[in-house]
Amino acid sequence: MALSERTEDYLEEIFSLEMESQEPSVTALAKNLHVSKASVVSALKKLCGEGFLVQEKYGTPNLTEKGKERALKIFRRHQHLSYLLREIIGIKPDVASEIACAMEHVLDPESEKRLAAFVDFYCVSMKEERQWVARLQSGLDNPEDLSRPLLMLEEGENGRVVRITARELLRKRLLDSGFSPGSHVQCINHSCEEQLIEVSLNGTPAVMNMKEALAVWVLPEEKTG
Amino acid sequence: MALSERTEDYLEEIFSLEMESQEPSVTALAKNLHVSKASVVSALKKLCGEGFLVQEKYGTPNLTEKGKERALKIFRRHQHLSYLLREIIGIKPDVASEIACAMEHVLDPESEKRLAAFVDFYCVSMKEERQWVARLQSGLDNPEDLSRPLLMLEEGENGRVVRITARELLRKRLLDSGFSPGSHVQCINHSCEEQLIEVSLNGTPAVMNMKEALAVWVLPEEKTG
DNA sequence: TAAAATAGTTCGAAAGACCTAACAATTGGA
DNA sequence: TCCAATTGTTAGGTCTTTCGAACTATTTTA
Repeated sequence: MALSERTEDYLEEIFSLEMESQEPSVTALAKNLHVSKASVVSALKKLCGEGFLVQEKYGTPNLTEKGKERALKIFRRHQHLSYLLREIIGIKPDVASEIACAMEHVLDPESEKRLAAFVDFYCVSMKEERQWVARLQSGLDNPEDLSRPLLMLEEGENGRVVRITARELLRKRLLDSGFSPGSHVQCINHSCEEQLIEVSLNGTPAVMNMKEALAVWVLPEEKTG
Repeated sequence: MALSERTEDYLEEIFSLEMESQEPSVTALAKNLHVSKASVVSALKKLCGEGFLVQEKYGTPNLTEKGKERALKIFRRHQHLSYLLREIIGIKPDVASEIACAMEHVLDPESEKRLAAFVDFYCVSMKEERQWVARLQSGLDNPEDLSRPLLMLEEGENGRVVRITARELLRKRLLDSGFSPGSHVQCINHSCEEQLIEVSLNGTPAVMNMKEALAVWVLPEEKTG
């Protein structure tokens, strides 16, 4: 259970690589986290020992269910923080990500909900900030926020769009295509090869790339049939 | 020069205590930072070794000029981050402070300027957020931000109010009293005993408590006479 | 003013994260 | 198929931060 902040970073990076359909190899992790391969190996050992990961000697690490769950939590916090710093405050992307990395480990669930609510309502309209306080408040009355990027839906999973964590052109494009809060989406197929995702948007087929699928946040619904 | 993040925390806490006219004793530091006294002593040794602090055996630690300068930078970042999280996003004060603590060490000067600009213009008016982007931009054209809380002015120092990092009642009270951006203030006298500060506001005498003096940020001007 | 309480210090030792260097396994050409 | 390059592992060591416990100095108070 107890995982040091640094070890959480390794877990998150493995998750990120998996999401991008890349192998979380020792070499890749060492490169992305700016540490030696030896350090990666020892972190991997710890993660295995705690049951977040399974790995055979010389084999590719694989997240367990427990590992995925934990990684998703960290990832979600990172995305929200990073978005806030980058797109709202205007901090440079790489710095924003670094700061988010430092913050994400101390963000408790309630604060994270507030942050998500802030991002939500900021995204909904930049013209209605006056109502922030009230809206933030109502945002917190929602049940637990289990949303995640569309990219993260399993094949067959479906849900409702809750927020778009993009701005300007990408944001406009997504909204124009019908990916607005409330829309119903279902993940049909992940094409790792071509880095594309087939979805159903309000019943109509559509195809998105990874970047788009990462900016559309979905609250999954129970599968029906 | 190179100071670990954790050691910066000790430095910041010493500075904070001094600002509140409290002795930065080993015991107080240990309590506030949730570490043993032994840890405090070794951190103090490091700070002395690096020239941020002077201290005789069994004597009270005293920040050097170098120490004060460095501590102010950290303190400033902490205040801005903490304000953003607490007052704009609505995160609980203690959590906000903790998160700010984790962030402050990775916030580079340019990002910090953006953050200060964001806080500035957010504070100026909650009704004009539509113009944020442009205003943030122009905010960055300003020369280096050297502002600090009024509380931190030396006796005799003077400058212009640049921002109020308070909201609601306290904010209204300060603005109503004339502490608005552009006003001229001078620090007349620090009364540590009564925790009050005498100032001159646009030439008129006024008295403020610590909390108020911490929320009024001033850009110091050259002393004239 | 002497004893008791408080404050500050020193001394190992442990935990964590990191590194380099040497070594082992695997993979991909030629 | 075998050699070379790549990839993963291990061993041994450093550095930093922390702690508990024993100790010393200072301050309070009875």
